[in-house]
Amino acid sequence: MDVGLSRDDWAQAALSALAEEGLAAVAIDPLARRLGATKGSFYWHFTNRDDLIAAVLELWEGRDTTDVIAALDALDDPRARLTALVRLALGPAARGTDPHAGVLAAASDPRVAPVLERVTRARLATLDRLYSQAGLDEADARRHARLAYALYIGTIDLRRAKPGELDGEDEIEAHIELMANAARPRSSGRARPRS
Amino acid sequence: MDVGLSRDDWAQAALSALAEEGLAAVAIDPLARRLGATKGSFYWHFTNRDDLIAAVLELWEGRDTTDVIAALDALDDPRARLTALVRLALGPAARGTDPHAGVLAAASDPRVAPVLERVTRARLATLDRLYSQAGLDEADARRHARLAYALYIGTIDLRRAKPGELDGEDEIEAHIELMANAARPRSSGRARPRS
DNA sequence: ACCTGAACACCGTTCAAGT
DNA sequence: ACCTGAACACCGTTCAAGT
Repeated sequence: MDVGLSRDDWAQAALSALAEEGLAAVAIDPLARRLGATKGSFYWHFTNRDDLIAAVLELWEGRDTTDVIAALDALDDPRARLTALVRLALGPAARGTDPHAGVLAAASDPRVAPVLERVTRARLATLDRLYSQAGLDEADARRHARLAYALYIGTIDLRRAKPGELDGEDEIEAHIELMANAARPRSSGRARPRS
Repeated sequence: MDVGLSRDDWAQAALSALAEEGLAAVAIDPLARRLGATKGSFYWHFTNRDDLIAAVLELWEGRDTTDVIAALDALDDPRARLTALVRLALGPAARGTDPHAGVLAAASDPRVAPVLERVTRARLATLDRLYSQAGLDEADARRHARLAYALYIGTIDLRRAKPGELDGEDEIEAHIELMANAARPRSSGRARPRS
């Protein structure tokens, strides 16, 4: 029956392209061929390429948020949530099936930057909350959240920069351990009972 | 006198473009306009755009290596070298004047990947050495080098993802402190005197 | 309402022709 | 040896015309 394409069909195809080959692959002509339509058809559903890119990022933002929240709600203990989060993050994200690498790759793109900033803000807020629930005061929670997030992003990037480098369970465990161990207050002026 | 352009003139201009606007800006037509030449002239010095990209990356690789080695040679104490390295890394690198962000942004590009891998390998080897000199055994040095490097890359990326997030001295100090503190063996089966 | 097909601008690439 | 200028392919965008 060959029903016409919807706006969402284009956006979904573009999300795949983004995950597989980056922002540059979110291109009208190749997508049109892939979907068996003409470029003119595209311009019925979208104003221009920027419009498509915005739709793709919106799709990613929503899905990313949903997935993370779902994964976290499955666990009670805040320490367990932290390690679960790291495991989730260091899993398929580096494998090219997740659009995150593609989004990060285009971080400096003015169309991407605000979305990435929102997502980053939301993730940092989640980490703030987790570290607070693990018993850190606000300032410590903030510091550790940012450390943990930088480590998370850096691990993904290090893998991309040098594939095979961090595939050993041992090294990933060291990262997870650090983030879990970080869920203790750092030494400061305040007196504190020793274990 | 208007002497003709050299291959290196093109490569230098391309490196600026890479630092300012990413790999996509390493484009023949815009560079030709910027240099006041025709595209045909470009093709006398280079086989094609890939050839230019290779030249740019070679330039970056050499300069990056040189700079880091120079910065390290200025210091004796391994612990001091580590913190100096972090300070160097968290300085101008995130400011758009350094091509590193542009290179990382194109990490998945097949022309970029091998160069980035070589640079990453060299940097990791340097960190391995520094942590070894700071007293860690080989396995611990490897683990900490990778942790530190992931944290370094992630910090750059976090800043790009959310500008202004890590500009507080306090938070940067926390990162540096972690990497310096990491220069102690992690707890393991071995017995160890307590402080 | 939804799509086609032709047209044009932009940039990568080639090449014959100039100095 | 080094460069120009015209030509062509590719992709983003527009638009008149079709159903």
